[in-house]
Amino acid sequence: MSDSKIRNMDDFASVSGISRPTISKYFNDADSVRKSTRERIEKALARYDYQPNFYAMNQNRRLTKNVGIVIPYMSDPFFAEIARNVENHIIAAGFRPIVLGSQGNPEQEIENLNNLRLLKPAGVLLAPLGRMSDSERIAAFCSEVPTVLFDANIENVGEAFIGSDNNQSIGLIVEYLCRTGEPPAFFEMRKPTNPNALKRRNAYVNSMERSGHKPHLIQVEGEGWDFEEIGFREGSRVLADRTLPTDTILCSNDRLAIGLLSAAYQLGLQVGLGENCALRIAGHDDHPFSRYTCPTLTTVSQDYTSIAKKSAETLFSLIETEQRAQSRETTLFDGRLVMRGSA
Amino acid sequence: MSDSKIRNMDDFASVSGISRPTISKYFNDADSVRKSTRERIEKALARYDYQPNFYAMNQNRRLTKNVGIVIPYMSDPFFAEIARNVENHIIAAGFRPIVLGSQGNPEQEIENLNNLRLLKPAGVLLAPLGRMSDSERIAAFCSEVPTVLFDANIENVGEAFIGSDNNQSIGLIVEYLCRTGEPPAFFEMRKPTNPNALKRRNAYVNSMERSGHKPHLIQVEGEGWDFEEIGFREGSRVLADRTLPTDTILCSNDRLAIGLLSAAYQLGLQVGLGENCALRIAGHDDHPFSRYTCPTLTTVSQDYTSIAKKSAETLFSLIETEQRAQSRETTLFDGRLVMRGSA
DNA sequence: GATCTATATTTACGCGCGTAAATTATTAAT
DNA sequence: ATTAATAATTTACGCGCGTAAATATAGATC
Repeated sequence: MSDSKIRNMDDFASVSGISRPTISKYFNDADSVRKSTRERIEKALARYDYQPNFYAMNQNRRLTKNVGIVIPYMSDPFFAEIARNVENHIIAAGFRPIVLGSQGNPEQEIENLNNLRLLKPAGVLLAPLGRMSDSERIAAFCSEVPTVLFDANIENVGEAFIGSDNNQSIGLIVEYLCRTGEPPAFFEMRKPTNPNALKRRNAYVNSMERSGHKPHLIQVEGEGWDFEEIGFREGSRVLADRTLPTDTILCSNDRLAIGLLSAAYQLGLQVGLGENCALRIAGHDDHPFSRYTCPTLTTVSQDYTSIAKKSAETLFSLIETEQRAQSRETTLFDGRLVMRGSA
Repeated sequence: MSDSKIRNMDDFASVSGISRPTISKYFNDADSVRKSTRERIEKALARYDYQPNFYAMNQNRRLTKNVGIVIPYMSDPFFAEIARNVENHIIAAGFRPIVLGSQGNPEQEIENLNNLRLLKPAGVLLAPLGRMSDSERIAAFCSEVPTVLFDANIENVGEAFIGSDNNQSIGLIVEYLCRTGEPPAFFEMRKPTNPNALKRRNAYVNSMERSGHKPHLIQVEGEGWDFEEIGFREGSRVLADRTLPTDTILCSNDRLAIGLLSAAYQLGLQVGLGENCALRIAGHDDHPFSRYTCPTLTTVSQDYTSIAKKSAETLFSLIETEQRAQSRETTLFDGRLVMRGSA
């Protein structure tokens, strides 16, 4: 059956009876060869399970079908989810996605971009770390490779930015919380790692003032990306103090809220809407886990689907026209209120 | 300052005044060149930020310093955690880790291995998907590249297996649950994706029978890796039925338990140890999230640290001796009881 | 200063593939 | 059958680097 092992394109060219350049052409675009030739190649392909060396291919191609996806944290289900979404669009468009996570480390982020560049990607979708990012080097990368930013913005870097309208989404949930109970305090990290956090803080303050309430910021200490831990530890402290001017807490993101929910539970504080509840807690993002918390977490869902779709489409149009964007466009999608048990 | 951009090793050889083969030698092992030469190279390296093309390097080296890590699911915090652990050992040993996730997809798993092979890794640490894995092709890969399996075993594949002793760990928690209350029922998927799940089922049955109790298996439907969803959906059904012969449920893993906890909460069933509690729930794995559930989850912690360390060390010794293991060894580490609020 | 040894350089080739130009074969249309 | 268009083949070179053999040079030793 399968004769001597096929080691490279030359070997495969021999056994299939087609010249190597033609084989190469086929792998670049199966429709660029005559139909009869294509069939002969595919018949050989079925017999000998050859596939070209991905890395050797990239080494020489001017432009590949590779599209890089770089996210801040691989194991954060939020990013994992949005990356998976983007990935599907990329595959559907006939490109090859390469997902890399930066593990919250700005040097890793740069290294990821450097590694991607070696693969000569047609384009890159980047969700930057934020405040910690080495924005200068990211900008340098973007000037070489068409890059679309999503989730977190860096001013004037990349061809476009697609994200959520924090003003709208925070406004939405603040309005909801005010309407259905006491106006919320805002629970966040004093030095947030993510630019969205700052936008959300401002959006909260504006939204509260607009409706005539006094904003109350609960700014807790904590570094890094271990948000549940920070939410739990600092939340325990804040709740034990009992100095809160309100029974309603809006968290800057769901992961903080998950920690805070756990803290409230351990302090015996019933969280939710009922008469016998001591506390309302809301989050932001609709983290995949937020439907399994106790109680389930009321939050604002970011429009994953639209963000992923628009990001991919923006990149594709850049790739097709083979030129840079005339002007850097920002697209923000509205959040959607997800009412669950916690507020 | 930095003159014309350095594009390759030739360029860098010119500006540093050293021949390219010597530069190549330096990057392979910085100590293999004369000290004065090394200093000249490093001085140049500081001025021009050149770094060799990772993929072109791998294309030609007989053997690289790359070590692949393949895990079933990138966004599962359990695997993310153990992979991070293994990664640190690999870096400490002077190797370069390359982490790939299979997203629960056996084809992706094979593709990951194929991609790794192109990088000519010195060795691979593989946590296979389990039942779904294409074990034949995995075995073929293992015969080409020294591979150590961890977490989930495939009989006679790879040079060694390092995992948890499910017999011990399940025995431990069954004993604890029996001692402190009613003997547990066992909550699991009817067709588990992971071989550990089968071992745990048997361990549960044996352990119950050994202590004179009648085992009770709650085998629920559900495919794939969305364990929280399955735990919640099927858990809701089971709990609503109220046909359970016991108030204690041991889940096959923490993610199922997290879903089940959520179901119990929504049904108004108080979970925990107190007088007023209707239910005890325990898990297995010490999932990073299990300390933030409500109540916090009593579980068995797998010895991440030891598994990661032993896996890495086993691989390193294979790499050093440059030969295959004489006999395939299996190492199982004991679990540790983590008593929290839920049982 | 002569001799030896460790290291660096030169030269040349290979990895697996892309790509371009010139040539030849095939197909479709006249 | 002839012609024109299209597609495949041949040939040759390049990508960024590893590596081996022969040769040249540096530092150490006496």
